[in-house]
Amino acid sequence: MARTVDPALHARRREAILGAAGRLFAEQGFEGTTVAQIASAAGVSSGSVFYYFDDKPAVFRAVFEQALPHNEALIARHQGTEEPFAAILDVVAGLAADADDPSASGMVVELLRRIGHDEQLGVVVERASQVVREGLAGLVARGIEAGTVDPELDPADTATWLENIVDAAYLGARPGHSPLPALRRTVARYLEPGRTERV
Amino acid sequence: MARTVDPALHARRREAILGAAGRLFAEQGFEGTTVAQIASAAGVSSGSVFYYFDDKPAVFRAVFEQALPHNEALIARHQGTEEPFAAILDVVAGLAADADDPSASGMVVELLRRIGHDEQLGVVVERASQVVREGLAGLVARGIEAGTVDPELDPADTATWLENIVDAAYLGARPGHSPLPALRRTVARYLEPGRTERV
DNA sequence: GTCTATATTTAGATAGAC
DNA sequence: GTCTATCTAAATATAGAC
Repeated sequence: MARTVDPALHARRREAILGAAGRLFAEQGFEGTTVAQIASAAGVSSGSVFYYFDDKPAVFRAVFEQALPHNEALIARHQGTEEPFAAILDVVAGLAADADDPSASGMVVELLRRIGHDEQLGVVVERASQVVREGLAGLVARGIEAGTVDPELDPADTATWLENIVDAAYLGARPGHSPLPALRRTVARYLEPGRTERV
Repeated sequence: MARTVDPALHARRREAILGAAGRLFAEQGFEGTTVAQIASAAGVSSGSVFYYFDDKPAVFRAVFEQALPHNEALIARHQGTEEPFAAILDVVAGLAADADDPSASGMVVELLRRIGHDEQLGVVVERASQVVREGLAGLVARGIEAGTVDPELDPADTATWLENIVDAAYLGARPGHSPLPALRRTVARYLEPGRTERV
């Protein structure tokens, strides 16, 4: 059977390309980054990039496919929790973990923008986002049962809104100023029951 | 003295170009939009666009210079208010007014991304944003004095965070689902004094 | 002032040697 | 599998007619 001579080397090269691409895309944007730059930063030739990936958009998508396992782990960690309210805060903090890294901020913006332009990317991101959204929605529902989350909230809508708030934290990234405390306050107060306002 | 033959016509043409450009940039992004498309949509030739604007980035910047007066009016409206808390909610709602328009959402993302790439754009946006931020910070400070806003909040930081939350509302734009109620709840609860959590 | 036509540049993608 | 060299397409910006 035909097979790659050295799968490990193959994977290493592939990851070198993805690492370089991720950094460059975050700093310069998708269109602002050339395949030649990626190849150069990864220490391979321009032609090799097209051996590993079909085209430039495929490189961008692959960068985000790496995020999927991370998100799954984050949700799985809190599956059997007794404290859904605290679990939500922890998941949100995990999602926003590197929100104070300006390059992560650039990547998020670039991602949001390209979703509308690359249908296949939409599928990749939707898959990763769905894991988080369903996990959060489940935690919100359990928080409502436990009486620690406002029963007027719709779990699915709330999960989506929480994702948006996390994105906002990335947008507000400034060197030397972590948005995490404000994020935590925002989410905790949003969820709590027993306020006078109505949605 | 040399002067434009018909200033009114000149302005009309300029605005036709800006209108077309705004729509196309929002839908297709900056790089995804060609000057030829803008010209065609505005009913002029490609060459004419370069008569009205120095280059393509200048067209993009001009689209946002239009936002400055709108923001100023929004802040000015609440200058002498007796109810700073309500005023903040109103300003935020005004900023997010067209957050449920998907094309506005695309434009915000595109804007955030291009700020890092076009220094002059950064200046334009910073000017518009500063008006809002200072206005909001003033209202937060007055709310603290009035006892309706949590005194533990820093007015300047809070104003910045509120701007980020508004951006989140744009990101969450989905047809048939306005993010405004969630935004209102988020902001109101974030500001209120007398919770157990600490920032 | 506005057009048409085009020069210039650049980058994605491929062909074929090794 | 990886390289070098190159082809091709596209889009910005300009030159010059009207």
